[in-house]
Amino acid sequence: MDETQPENEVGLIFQHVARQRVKLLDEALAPHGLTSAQVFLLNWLLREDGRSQIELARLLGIGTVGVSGMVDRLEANDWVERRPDPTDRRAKCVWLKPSAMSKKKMLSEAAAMVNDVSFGGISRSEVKTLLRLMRQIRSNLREALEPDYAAADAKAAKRAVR
Amino acid sequence: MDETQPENEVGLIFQHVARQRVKLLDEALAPHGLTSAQVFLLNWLLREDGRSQIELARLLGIGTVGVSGMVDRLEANDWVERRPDPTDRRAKCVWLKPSAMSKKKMLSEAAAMVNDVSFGGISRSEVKTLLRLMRQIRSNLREALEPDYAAADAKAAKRAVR
DNA sequence: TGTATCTAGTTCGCATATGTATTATACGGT
DNA sequence: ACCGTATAATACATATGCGAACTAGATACA
Repeated sequence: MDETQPENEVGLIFQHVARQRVKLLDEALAPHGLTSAQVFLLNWLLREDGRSQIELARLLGIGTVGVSGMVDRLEANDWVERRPDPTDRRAKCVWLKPSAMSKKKMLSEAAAMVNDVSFGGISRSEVKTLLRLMRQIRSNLREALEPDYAAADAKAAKRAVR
Repeated sequence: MDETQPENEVGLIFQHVARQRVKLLDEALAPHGLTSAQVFLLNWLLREDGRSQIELARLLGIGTVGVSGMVDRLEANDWVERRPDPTDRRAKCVWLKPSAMSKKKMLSEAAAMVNDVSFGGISRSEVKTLLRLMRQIRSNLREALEPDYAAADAKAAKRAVR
């Protein structure tokens, strides 16, 4: 890849790595009839079962729309089931079914494999540095994407248009 | 986001950052009727016009299928046009239209903005380290995903010389 | 209390990316 | 020159994610 336009290259490398990791994980999971996105969701449930969909959305860093579709597919394949939240009739909690719980070990092994491959030839301390910087970047971007204080203005402006 | 299960968190952070960067760039580009993926493609053409779709696929790190759809949409909105490759009747080259060329400055400014936000509070040398590690990871993953990558790249290089 | 506002979830349409299969063309070895 | 294989582009089906719009239920406060 000798075409080194710094700007474009920097812009793309984050997406390349993210897609490659997903692809590798998908390959490992395909024989089990699962995808990487589904496994991220299952992993949070394996840690604590019966979460609401909005909680899953927050943990996964996506919107409730995406969660809704994913839970649809997971439910259709009998990995999880929705049950009404007894304390809030709007909410539906997502619970693992036994078939999913039995896969716990396989799931963590697959995730570990992806990390092993990713970080090959990189020292432990460098990995630590990398993760620290990635968290900083995530935080920077979150700040830019959801400016809490300006939210009121944005909403007001949007409403005024209508 | 205090729920720090190391394994899941490491697995997700690369995707979070990639998605956040796309989202921020999309917001900046929306007024111009463009998306981030489309701009990555346009940027390669701005650097050198008239590339074949398979060449774009390799540069963007996606498959020819994805490029085909993106070029469809770009062509529909009059940013680019397909023309037959005079030396290979299977191939179609993608050429910028004047409307796209005139956006060059805006595109690089938007890309620079995303990087500025991402790397806020991170020193220049740390950014350099980060990019070095990301390239290493990309290379590790490419090795795992396409074991005969070296051969493929050699061919690509040969073709690039033309 | 009643009303205005928020919130959880869903549906719809779109963009992006993948895998598989197909078509048309190019190329290499006999 | 021919035949088998490789390549460029595309079609189709699917998964993932977003925004906008909607429903139903919760909450705040005048």
